Amino acid sequence: MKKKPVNAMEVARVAKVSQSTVSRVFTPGSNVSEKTKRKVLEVAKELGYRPNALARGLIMNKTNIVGLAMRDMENPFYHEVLGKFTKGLRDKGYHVLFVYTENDEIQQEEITQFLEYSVEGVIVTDAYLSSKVVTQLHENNIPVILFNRYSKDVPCYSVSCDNYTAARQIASYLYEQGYRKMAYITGRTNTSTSQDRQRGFCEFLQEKGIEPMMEEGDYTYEKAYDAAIRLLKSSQRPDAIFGANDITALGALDAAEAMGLNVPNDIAVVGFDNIKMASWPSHELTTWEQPVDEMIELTINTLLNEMKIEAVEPVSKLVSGRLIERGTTRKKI
Amino acid sequence: MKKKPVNAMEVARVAKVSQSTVSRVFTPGSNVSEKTKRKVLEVAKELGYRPNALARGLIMNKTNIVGLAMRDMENPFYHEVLGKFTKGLRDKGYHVLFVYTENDEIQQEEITQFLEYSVEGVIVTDAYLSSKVVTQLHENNIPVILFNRYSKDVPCYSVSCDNYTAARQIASYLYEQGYRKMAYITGRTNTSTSQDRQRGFCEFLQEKGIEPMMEEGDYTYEKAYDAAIRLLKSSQRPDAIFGANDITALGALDAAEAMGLNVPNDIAVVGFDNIKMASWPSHELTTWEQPVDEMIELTINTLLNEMKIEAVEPVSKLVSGRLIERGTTRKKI
DNA sequence: CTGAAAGCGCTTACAG
DNA sequence: CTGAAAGCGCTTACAG
Repeated sequence: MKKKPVNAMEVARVAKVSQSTVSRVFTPGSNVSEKTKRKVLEVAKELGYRPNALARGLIMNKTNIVGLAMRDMENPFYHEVLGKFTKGLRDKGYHVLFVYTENDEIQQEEITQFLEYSVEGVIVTDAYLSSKVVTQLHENNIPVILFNRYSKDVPCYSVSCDNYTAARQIASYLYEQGYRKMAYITGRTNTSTSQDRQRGFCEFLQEKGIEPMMEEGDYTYEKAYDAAIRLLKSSQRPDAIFGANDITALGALDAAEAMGLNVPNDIAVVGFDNIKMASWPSHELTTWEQPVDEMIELTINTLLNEMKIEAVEPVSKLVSGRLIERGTTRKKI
Repeated sequence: MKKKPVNAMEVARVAKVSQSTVSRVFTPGSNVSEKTKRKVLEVAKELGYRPNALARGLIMNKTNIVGLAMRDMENPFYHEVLGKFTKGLRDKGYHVLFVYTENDEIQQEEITQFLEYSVEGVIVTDAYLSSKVVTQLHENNIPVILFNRYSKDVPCYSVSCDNYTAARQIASYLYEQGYRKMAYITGRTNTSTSQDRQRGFCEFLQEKGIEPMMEEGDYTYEKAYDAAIRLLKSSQRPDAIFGANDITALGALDAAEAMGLNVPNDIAVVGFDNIKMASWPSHELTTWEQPVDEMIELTINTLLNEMKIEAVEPVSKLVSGRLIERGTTRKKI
């Protein structure tokens, strides 16, 4: 036998006012006399009344729920991201309906869930949306934003690091330090993030007449470790490895050590993200810092803005970040 | 101008049936003829109709939402936990309203949020609840369960590892390997988790006539690193360190290395959790594996069971886990 | 400033 | 098997 929570009607009865008045007391900006308000609040507190957000959402057509879909993540970067999204959204009065997806592309099922619960917006992190799903969301007038991904085929807002430029700068930095035989270990190759980092890195080097080596990874430590072993065993061993993210770089770092190489003397390693672990004394990983706070804020603001205004041509927004120089790189003499 | 989603009424009009019938089509187990059902589903699909979960929740007094509160986490263990909870709950038809808390104790505000959205149950991870909040939830007949914590003062279901026994076994293992000067680096000392691990560890050793050393940590790498440095610089340097979790142990590991000590020859290190990083070649950390899947499943099942039945005396459920022996410990000759 | 009434989108006895 | 009607807990014109 579930005890039912008290509703506005009961409060009204006890406080000897109408239910409308009770509602007004809990609606900021409504016209209620101080006296009535006090009385109602007192009764409400006594009875343990709390407005039902679902009923309110239903009538106001405003649920204050945002759907957050995140890909299966072993990358600590995204944990940080999740935390900051949750906090940032709460500060704006929104709640988070959370979904964890196992595929590169958000599935219909997950979006259906969001739709049924009338989320006001959707944030997708570290994953893609099919154009079908995006269309469906647009038809329902639900704004979507991609975090750390973008897609040329699917018109959709997005916020990410300027990976192309950042990777160019990393290449440039390594070049200036005197490294000449560079390699890139990719992330999942179907992600714009890894593609852009690859493109920026390679283009810069090619302009300098260097043909970078390449091995495929998938953002995980294990794959990166194996990829690095392959690179380091090859006849033309690279003198610098750029990993698609910090986890990748850490895999490469350990592979180098396992092969008895000295970092940074025999080989330099650079990552991307600047997760906390990168600064641990045992790693001291040179990496690119993504300005997470800025990215989160931009994402939330863009989404909230979309929620208010008419559909505008979606834009991809980019932020910069900066190189963090640590012990896995150094000037070659 | 927000386009409103189509509702059951519209579908009914187009399909030339009553709105009740449309509702029945979308209510499993309702009596509808095959023919009507087909027609309605067809129209629904055409119009892009999807039942409104909020309205349904309101009338049925069943929202299918579970509130999940998690403490600010830099521990990858909890990311894994979050993912598995989300998936596990989805498999049972529940959705996750996610809240991130920054305090050791879940705040009133977060619970209010859950209450307003009529969650059917609350899972609290890596944090506590005040007895006031628990009472409030009980009054509203919302079951709560603590994951990886328990509290003697506040009557509340909980699921955690049998930390006491596990820590005893770790102590016993180290003892058998020949270590004699052991130290424990704590987690946040107000957590039952750290307390139990400490108690189990110390009690076993004291029975063997060994007085363990102790330094305070807070589950973070940085604090553990500093704590380990203090231990290793002390006149009676320990020959084995047990860290309250893997991150703590990794901090100790790096501290030992920074001091030029050899692991495991000069000093052994043991962690707790068996996070993925523990198995990385650069760490090879001996640790205790928590049976995460089992814990998650038990938590979800216990919660769902609570949701159905009358209030029973809350119980603390414990699971075991096992020691994973790796390179940071070895038999002393 | 306040109340009576309509309505948000649904489910579910009730009657046929 | 199906429809008309009541009701979940709220907000908000409308009238006073």
